[in-house]
Amino acid sequence: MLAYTTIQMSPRLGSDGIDQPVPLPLGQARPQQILFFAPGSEIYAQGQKARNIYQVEFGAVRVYRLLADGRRQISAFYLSGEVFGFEADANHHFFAEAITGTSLRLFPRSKFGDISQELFSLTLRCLTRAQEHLLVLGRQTAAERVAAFLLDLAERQGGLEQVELPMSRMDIGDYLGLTIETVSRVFSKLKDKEIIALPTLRSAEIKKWNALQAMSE
Amino acid sequence: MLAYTTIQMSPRLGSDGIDQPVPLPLGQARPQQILFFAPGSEIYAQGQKARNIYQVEFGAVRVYRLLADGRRQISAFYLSGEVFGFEADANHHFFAEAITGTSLRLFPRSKFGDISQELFSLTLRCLTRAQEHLLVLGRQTAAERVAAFLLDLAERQGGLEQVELPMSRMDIGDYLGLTIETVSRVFSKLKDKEIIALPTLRSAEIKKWNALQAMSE
DNA sequence: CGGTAAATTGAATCGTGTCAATGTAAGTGG
DNA sequence: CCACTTACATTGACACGATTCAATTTACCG
Repeated sequence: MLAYTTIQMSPRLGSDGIDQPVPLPLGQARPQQILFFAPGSEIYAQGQKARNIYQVEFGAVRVYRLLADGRRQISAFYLSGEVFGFEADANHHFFAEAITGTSLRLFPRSKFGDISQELFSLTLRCLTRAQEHLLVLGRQTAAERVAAFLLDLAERQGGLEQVELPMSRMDIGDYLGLTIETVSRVFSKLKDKEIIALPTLRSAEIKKWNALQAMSE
Repeated sequence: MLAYTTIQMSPRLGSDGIDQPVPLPLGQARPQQILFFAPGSEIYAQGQKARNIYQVEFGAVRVYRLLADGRRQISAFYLSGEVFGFEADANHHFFAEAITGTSLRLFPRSKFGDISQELFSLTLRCLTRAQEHLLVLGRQTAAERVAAFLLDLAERQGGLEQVELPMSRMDIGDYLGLTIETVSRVFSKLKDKEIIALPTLRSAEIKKWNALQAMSE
């Protein structure tokens, strides 16, 4: 986990699963406001003016694009502490929605006079993540994708056995380029092999880390 | 196409297909050196120290990752004028190779004291491209992927009918998450429908733009 | 030209998608 | 507190698109 002196991307979950206060990113920049978004509500839409960078205080966010016929690709999920909303020009190229009830810190783009090293670093990290995800979508099987997804989520939640899944099976499918049925089948197979347990629909327990890691590539 | 006062990403091909001089990016930064790479030669490897940002003077570059069993995902191709080599930390996370004989301008990272607006802008554009490609890999069919690929290449080469394909079918497959056979079959089908012509293995002519555009989504 | 690597084409297989039915958890009102 | 509703997830049977494996064919270069 990162030290306090650098940028905090990982969510900070207490042992009871309740979010801990999240450090501010972006140097001395102060958020203009904190906003709450109800489950399923829109944070921004494709084509809208991109006014802010966002940091998740608690909750979870999906960022996605749509094809004309309704096919959806989720490009990333964002959890507590993580930052999103970078855009190459004045407008958003994606949609962003709250998955669960979500509180966001807004950092107005207009306040970024000089690009800080921290903002740049966050952008590069976002780029690296997107490029890594290309490998998953382009070259991995359904089982490998799900395994990689669970390990990624686990790591971002502090490496605990218990992994929260704020998103639906449909969201997971649209992130991994799979249908809900395939996601569900892989989950069931992992459960049968006792690699994971599924205590509720929205959580998973990783029982055999090395088996998952071996699967994920 | 972009004005001269802003960053030049598009290749500048003359009507004879010969590269024109490419403007310098990155503000007043001057390249330390210009290097030539033979076809197939390595520009950098995963894990290596990331010392430079690169601009293609002429030629073409593939940037990719490998899975343990040899599966490869090309995350992007770079053509004349385009800039690559951004990394989130001190090391490269990908491999880069010259496809054809390629000349590169090297901009040492050590010389970037403050992050320039232009460097940031290039990074954001790279991010947006990666995110767009996620949609292709996650949610499009083989025919849609190839159509989108041809249109993208055509646009980056100035929107001419004649499109150069510096990369092999294998490269195209590894970029689109397909096998060479599938790529080849789609090419043949497009040729049969007279949507494209294939005068040589390494070039394509787009005959029916709207048909391709309709296919690509 | 002839040799070689790359690309194309064909046939069979496999993985994931599609469609349909069933199961399950959470929420509502009686 | 329980029936009822509704949305979501799981499971099964089948279809289809892409891969695999194999056989040609084509383009390129000495």
